[in-house]
Amino acid sequence: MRADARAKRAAVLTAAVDVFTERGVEIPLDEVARRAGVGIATLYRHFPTREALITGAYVQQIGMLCDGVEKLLADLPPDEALITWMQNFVGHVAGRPGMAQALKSVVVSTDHEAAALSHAKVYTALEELLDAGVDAGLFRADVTVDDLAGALSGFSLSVGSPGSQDRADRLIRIFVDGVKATG
Amino acid sequence: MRADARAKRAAVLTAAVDVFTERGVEIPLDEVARRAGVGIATLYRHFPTREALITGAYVQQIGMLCDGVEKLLADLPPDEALITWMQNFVGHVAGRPGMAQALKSVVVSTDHEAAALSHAKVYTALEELLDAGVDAGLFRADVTVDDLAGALSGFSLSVGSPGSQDRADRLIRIFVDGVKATG
DNA sequence: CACTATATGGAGGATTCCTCCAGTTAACAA
DNA sequence: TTGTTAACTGGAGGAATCCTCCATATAGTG
Repeated sequence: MRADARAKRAAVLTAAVDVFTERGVEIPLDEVARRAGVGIATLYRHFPTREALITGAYVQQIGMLCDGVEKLLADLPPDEALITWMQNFVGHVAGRPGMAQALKSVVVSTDHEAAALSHAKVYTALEELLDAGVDAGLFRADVTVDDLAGALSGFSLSVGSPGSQDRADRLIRIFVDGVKATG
Repeated sequence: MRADARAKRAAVLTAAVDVFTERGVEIPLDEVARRAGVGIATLYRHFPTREALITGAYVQQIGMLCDGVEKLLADLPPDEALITWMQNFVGHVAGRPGMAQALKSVVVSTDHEAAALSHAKVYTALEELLDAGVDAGLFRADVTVDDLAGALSGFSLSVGSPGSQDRADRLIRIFVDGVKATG
């Protein structure tokens, strides 16, 4: 990709995050293009659909949330680390319209490069957390990374109304209790 | 409401379910109106927004899924009844575009009459299941109906891709194990 | 510097949304 | 049955949004 194209692409993503945060993901895409100082055609070339733009906008943030797993595992026992990490993740999703949707599409598909990269990051993070728990004998051995990813995605999708943040935190705790149950 | 209005309303809902099932919830609403044999204005009068229509379309099905809890509880121990009921629910949501979204809006709000009714049905069903488990000493006592509703909503929202049905079934089983854990 | 593949912007046709209002009809009383 | 009225209906059409096309501009290369 040409350097100018890369810059415009980044500008579009930045603008998209801002606009989505302020006014939701249903906003006309012209607004995003204007905010990015870019023609509407440029936006559509980089992101053919609204969904592609939403996914693109949050891929970076999802990646950042995946860092720091090592630190958590160093400071906390595996079960608490998993709980804390998932709660932190869901906390970041709440109030960011579209981010849960982006997470879901990243979890279920590896269609394009960016999605595949994020998918790998999320799965790697969850795998570290899961392995730590299994190695410590805290988690049952039949739980898969897919299970954790599905739970994370589901809980993220269900936040978005007042009070649902607390509820999501509770759900995560109950779920991880299930992961621990000697079943 | 006048009798003719009630009939048209029902026709719109039937058409909406059909069209949503065939072609997703993003379909132009003109299509729904045409299929229902109704003017577009009539559709908009009964359902001012697309979301209202989606919710309305699935309220009935959600209600039906809530029946039969008694029978489950008669045939199965409370934990298996809860698992079976939730799995059955999520199974019905899969492949019905928009139904998960309808469930979520019904769970989080009681804005209008239809939503309030469905909300009550879902909560009543879950309450029976929860109480049965708590009474039997199988479930921890600090789990709330809200928790179960949130989990059901979250798991429903995360289905919708091949293989996610099985995963949802697994998630429900793990979650209910968490509900049982003696915390 | 010249050349070319690549990227750009915005006009505008196509689609979809959603409101308005003139005409129709169900419900009810006499 | 008939008259009255409040409620309901359909669809035209203005407004908003989508998304493609293509003439122009520019980065990258030798």
